[in-house]
Amino acid sequence: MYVSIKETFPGVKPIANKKAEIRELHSAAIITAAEEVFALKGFKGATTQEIADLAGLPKANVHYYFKTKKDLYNKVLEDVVEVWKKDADAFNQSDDPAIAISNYIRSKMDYSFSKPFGSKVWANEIIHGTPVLGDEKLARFLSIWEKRKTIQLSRWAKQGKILPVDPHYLLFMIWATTQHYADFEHQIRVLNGNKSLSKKQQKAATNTVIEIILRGIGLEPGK
Amino acid sequence: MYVSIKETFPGVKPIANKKAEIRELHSAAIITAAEEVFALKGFKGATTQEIADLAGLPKANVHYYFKTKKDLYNKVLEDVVEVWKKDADAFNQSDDPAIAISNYIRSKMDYSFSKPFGSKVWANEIIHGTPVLGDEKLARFLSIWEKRKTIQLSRWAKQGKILPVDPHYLLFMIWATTQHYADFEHQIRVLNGNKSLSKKQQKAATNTVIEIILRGIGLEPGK
DNA sequence: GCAAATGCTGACCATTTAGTCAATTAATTA
DNA sequence: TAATTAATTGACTAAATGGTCAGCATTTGC
Repeated sequence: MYVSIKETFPGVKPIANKKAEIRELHSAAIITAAEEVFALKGFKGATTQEIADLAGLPKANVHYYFKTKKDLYNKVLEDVVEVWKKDADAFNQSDDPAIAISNYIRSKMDYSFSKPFGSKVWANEIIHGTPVLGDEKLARFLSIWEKRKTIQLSRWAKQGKILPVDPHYLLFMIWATTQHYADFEHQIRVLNGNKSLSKKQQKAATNTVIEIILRGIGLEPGK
Repeated sequence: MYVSIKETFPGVKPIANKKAEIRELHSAAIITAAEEVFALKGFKGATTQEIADLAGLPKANVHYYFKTKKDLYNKVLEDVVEVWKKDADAFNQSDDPAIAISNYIRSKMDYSFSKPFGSKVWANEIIHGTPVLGDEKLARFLSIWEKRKTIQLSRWAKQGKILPVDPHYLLFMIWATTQHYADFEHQIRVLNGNKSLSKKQQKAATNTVIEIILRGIGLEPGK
């Protein structure tokens, strides 16, 4: 028996009708499955059949919602970018560099630990030279994303709030390190005796990253 | 007209005979081509045809030297690992942490800038959960590689030569940051106005990484 | 209720591609 | 030089897989 979302969560995000609801549900299931399969297999290595299986739908249904594999892949990439745009805001939330940078690192680390798939899909796409996303889209997204942060870092440097390091290379360092915990999850797990990092270890890793970065640019990491 | 290596470089690495020489030459060409194609397309996305074309040989010849695509891929991975083992030595060359760590970072950065393909193949393999390399090989390689460094870092920490940071997370940070310049080359290029980092920029990036890391663990980076 | 619209799906097809192989050429050795 | 061994390669095959489609099922609007 099918139970409507409207019934289950009355008043919460009411959806017009059953068809729209199913559409929402199934396309979301496909996207979620696709994110995982693309992350683990890459674009070429992923099969629509495997995505369909993981989503619990027949393959033809995947093609009903997304004309081509490429369309689906693009949708997954767009969603990843969307999340990262929000992270970026965290950076400009405080005028105290120690607080802003700590928060940014923490939020990126949390995301790497809890949802590593998106980062993996992104890494794949970049390593291969953005064959699907394309350079224009990449440039458009990255420049906005980066500019605000580098400007802020430059300002802090000019004000003497942080040491005068080149903001680009500092940013790369933060991105690289935080996303490493998502992209290289497997390597880290193997090095950790085939066990995923515990909550405690995740906290320790996050704090270590924050400490080294802050100290590295002349800030005293708060205990 | 075929010119023997013996003729071209008399006395340099003399090879027994023409057949052995050709074997050396062609299999090297295939491996070099494969490294590039696997880096840019991933295992599944790479075709033996493309590798053959890049190596300037017919496809059937590739299969003559390497039975399967997987064999070839494994060979490429082994070569990457071999190079990294040498890097690891640089780390244990000095007892002064500032020197050892600087040298290690510098050597990894140089490698990322000059030969990014190997790192990309490795990143791909790890992101996908080492489907080809396998967990046992990965564990065997990584544990040796890591243990020596973490032991050294722990010793320095105990001796008060560096601040007491967890050596694992410090190492991850160094790996992540240095390899980022290889793996995310494309992203960096796009952010740099579609131009690869100049020698000057490469130097600046390397120095920034060294400065932040050293300062981050309580060392004064030498100017 | 009933026609239209939307969603669903098994069966199918065209393409791509790893790997094979038999025939050919070139180098080596005795 | 003749026999042996190694290298080469065009043509082929089998399997995998993205995408199609016709027919069926369900929901919706009137």
